[in-house]
Amino acid sequence: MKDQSEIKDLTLCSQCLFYKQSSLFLSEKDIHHLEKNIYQLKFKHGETIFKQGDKSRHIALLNHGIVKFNFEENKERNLILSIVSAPKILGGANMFYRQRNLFSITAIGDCDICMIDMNEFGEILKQNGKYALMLFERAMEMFETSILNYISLANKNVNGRIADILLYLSEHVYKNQSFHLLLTRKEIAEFAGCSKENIIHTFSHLNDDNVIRTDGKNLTILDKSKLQMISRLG
Amino acid sequence: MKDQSEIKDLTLCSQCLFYKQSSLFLSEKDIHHLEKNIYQLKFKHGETIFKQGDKSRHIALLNHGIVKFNFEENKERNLILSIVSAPKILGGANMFYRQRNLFSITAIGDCDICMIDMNEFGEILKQNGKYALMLFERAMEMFETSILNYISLANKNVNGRIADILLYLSEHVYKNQSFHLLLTRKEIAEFAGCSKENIIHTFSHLNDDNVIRTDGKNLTILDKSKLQMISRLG
DNA sequence: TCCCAAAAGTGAAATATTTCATCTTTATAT
DNA sequence: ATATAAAGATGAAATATTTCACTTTTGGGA
Repeated sequence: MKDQSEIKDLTLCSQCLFYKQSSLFLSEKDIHHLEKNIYQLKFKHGETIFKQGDKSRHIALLNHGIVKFNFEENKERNLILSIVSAPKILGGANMFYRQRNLFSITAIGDCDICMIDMNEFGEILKQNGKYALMLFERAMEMFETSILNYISLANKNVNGRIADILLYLSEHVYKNQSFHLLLTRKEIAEFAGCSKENIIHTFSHLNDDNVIRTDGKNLTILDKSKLQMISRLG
Repeated sequence: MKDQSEIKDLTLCSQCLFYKQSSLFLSEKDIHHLEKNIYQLKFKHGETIFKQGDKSRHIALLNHGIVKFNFEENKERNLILSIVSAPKILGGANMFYRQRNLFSITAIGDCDICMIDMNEFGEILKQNGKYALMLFERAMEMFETSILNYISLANKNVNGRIADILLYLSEHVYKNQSFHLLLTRKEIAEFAGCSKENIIHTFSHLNDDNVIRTDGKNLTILDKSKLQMISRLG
């Protein structure tokens, strides 16, 4: 049964982190210009925010919620490149190349997102190199995450990779030892680069060894240091 | 015995691709400023251009040669993130984050490189958003390569990955069906994310099946379409 | 509420990959 | 030229991972 939560007023621009940071760099005129080209949207679990292959005309600001970056190779083969939580800048640097989305971005649970028209935004960037560099650095953080992700994938065995993912989700996405994981086992497998049975088996063993406790979609890390050891050995 | 090749005059700035593109965006004064802060270097096979963990003060322009991006996890575990050929912008966007090199960049064969002082360069970028965006897009190309690389690694078996690497080297690095591969089998394994024996076995089989022909470090792709099929099936 | 489909879970067989032992070839230094 | 170490090569055993067949649980819609 779906929780019929009331639709609250969307966040005001003046309370938005992105807006606050932007106002440090931009003139009042530019800020005003930006405001006129922003609109707010809500996405539900599983809804596509950006679609792989589409021509992207917007940059999205993830104000609240969690999203996955997923690459659809074909109907059978899917792949999760990254999972990130608000606040983040989506689209733009970390996503498109020549205006074609390299991958999709999909909501995991409810998401509040502000959309900015790229053409307008691009003009502002061209006029303001310092501001562009700040955003650039933000995009690079995402790049670093990808590289570390890649490294985990490239030279660890499945146990090590699963440990890495659990630590990553706990520390960087849910920011809690205990979290309600809306991803299916299949999706976790698409993130870890292994079969879904492998995720299930590994979760079982970690449960038996009291390293984690799973209860349906709820997951609690009981022994973080043991998980870190598995990551190192993997 | 090492070939004692004579040191030729380094390329003039006015003939450099980067310089030509830059001059489309920058004022004469900025170009002049840039020129004063550039110096040219030559690297030999195996020499480190940027060292992982170092504080980077320069952006490097790879004018001639091939380099690898390598991540050193520990003495035993190394990993090649990417291999690229000139002309490319190294350092900066695709490499550092908060001035710390995320990975090393090492010469594969002889390389000609121009170094630009970052502090001076950063000032120019801040003054010129349009120029910054152009470089930004260039960096994103590198990002796309990483993602495609990641996808290959994440959901293909070793045969498919090795096929991908051979196609990539042929099409994007050496730009030839036949090339003299200075990488050891161990290094290819570090790029493919598998054991060196696996590379050797797979090369043997591909040789037997007349898909490639290896002769020491020389490698020729005999049947590109078969290699593409292996990539798809992998 | 019940029904159905999707997801979760389990264990065994099949397959892929790594590790190991050993040998040959190649490159480098003396 | 010779010695030595590093790289390349090979096949078999050990290990990791996937696939498969099947059962149980969960969640949403009629």
